[in-house]
Amino acid sequence: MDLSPVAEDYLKAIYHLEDEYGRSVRTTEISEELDVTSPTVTSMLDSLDERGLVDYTPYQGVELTDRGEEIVLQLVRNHRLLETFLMEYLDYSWSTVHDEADRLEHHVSDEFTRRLARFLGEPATDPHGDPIPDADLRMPDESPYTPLTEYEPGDNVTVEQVPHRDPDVREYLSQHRIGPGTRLVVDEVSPIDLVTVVPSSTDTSVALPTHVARRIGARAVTK
Amino acid sequence: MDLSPVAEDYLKAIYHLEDEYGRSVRTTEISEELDVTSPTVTSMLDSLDERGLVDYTPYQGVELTDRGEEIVLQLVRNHRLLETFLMEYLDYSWSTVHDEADRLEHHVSDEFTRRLARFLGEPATDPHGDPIPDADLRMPDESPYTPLTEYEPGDNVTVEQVPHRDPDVREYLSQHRIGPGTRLVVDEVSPIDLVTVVPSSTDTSVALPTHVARRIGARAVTK
DNA sequence: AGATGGATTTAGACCAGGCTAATTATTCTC
DNA sequence: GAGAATAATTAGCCTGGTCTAAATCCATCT
Repeated sequence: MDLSPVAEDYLKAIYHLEDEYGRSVRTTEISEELDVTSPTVTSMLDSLDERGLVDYTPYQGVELTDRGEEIVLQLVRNHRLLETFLMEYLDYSWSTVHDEADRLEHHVSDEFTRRLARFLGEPATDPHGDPIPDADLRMPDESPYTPLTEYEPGDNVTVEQVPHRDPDVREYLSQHRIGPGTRLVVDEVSPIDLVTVVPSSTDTSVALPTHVARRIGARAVTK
Repeated sequence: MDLSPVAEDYLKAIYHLEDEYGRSVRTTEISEELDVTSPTVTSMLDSLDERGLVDYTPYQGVELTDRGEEIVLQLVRNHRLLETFLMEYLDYSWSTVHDEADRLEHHVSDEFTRRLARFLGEPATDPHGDPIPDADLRMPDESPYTPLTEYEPGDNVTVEQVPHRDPDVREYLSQHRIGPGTRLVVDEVSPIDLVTVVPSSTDTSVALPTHVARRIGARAVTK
């Protein structure tokens, strides 16, 4: 299967949207995710369906087939290993590493990834705390971290996993010094979709909407 | 300047052909180098000329402008640093490293290359013995190695630089165990465009056409 | 110097991936 | 259950990079 980077990006988008909403994905969602118009999406879905990479029912939605998911998992593996390399050896910061990996993931060979994984010591998670699929593209079990939304006010935790695909979220967290390794105290978990936390490095309260806090994985600090 | 990998490949081809023949480059030469038809080359030359990257005179030939050359030098820098990384850290062999680097060179950012160069210790040559342009894209001085064609029968030398862009040449040399670091004795330098050598590892005589031998750089072994 | 052959360009077509405008499905609301 | 609103698709066009077939340039050779 010889797939263009563009087609691969559509598969990735479908994968992430399926994951986010737990259901089949609609045309508009993809068009927003990739910043293209919906007719463009429709025609790409036709073509991906023909190639057996998605199941697409016009007007109803689209899902990845097993073959489509396999391609995405290889990309995820490429991406997370590249991020690990970029941060550990080239001193990229966690908030800048994504774009570089997002380009390169489409262009490295399987051979490269195999060798890079060995060089890095076959890591199971990347520096954002996200799991790395193994060479057979099996995704490791669910992450052992607890979402920030599950903690109580006063809890003292270490951030282990941060959402970083959305540039706005990434920028916000980075600006407020919240990243992998950050120690913080949960201040308030409000019913109006808000969590406030105090990073121990700054002592300034930071507000987080629930959809962000839910994706921040943390470990309780054992005093 | 936002250039497609395809356009970059045309610039590279022109660069290498100018270098090889020391004159402006003809359409057919490019079409053979890149394995596309000549009308395709003509239309790309029009487009590169419009963008100020080449000087193209229909029916006469084409040369790189300074801006075109700058782009190529950045690609050469990317390529040679990538090759260095792939061989030194990921254990690629000198004969397999080219293709991976040839794809990636188009997709790494300048930031990546800067950081990779630092990680590698700002090397001045790659593992094939080819010079790496510095951060300001200045190519280091001519290589200190002497072409195999300049030696006399009986001379004992170490190979330091091997041509590796042409897959057939690469395959031939690799098959006959001639690569960077190979010790060999020059057997015969024939006037009919042939040099024969005996690698010390095999004791079998290997014939090399002059156009290949001329591109193999070697250093005399001081006994 | 003119004819001929090889190199080159022009003409016209195709595909991938994008767009806008118009049409058609679906869903929501009363 | 019928219209209105929204979502999705179809129609038609564009650009970059490719092709084949046809026309044209140019160098050479008698």
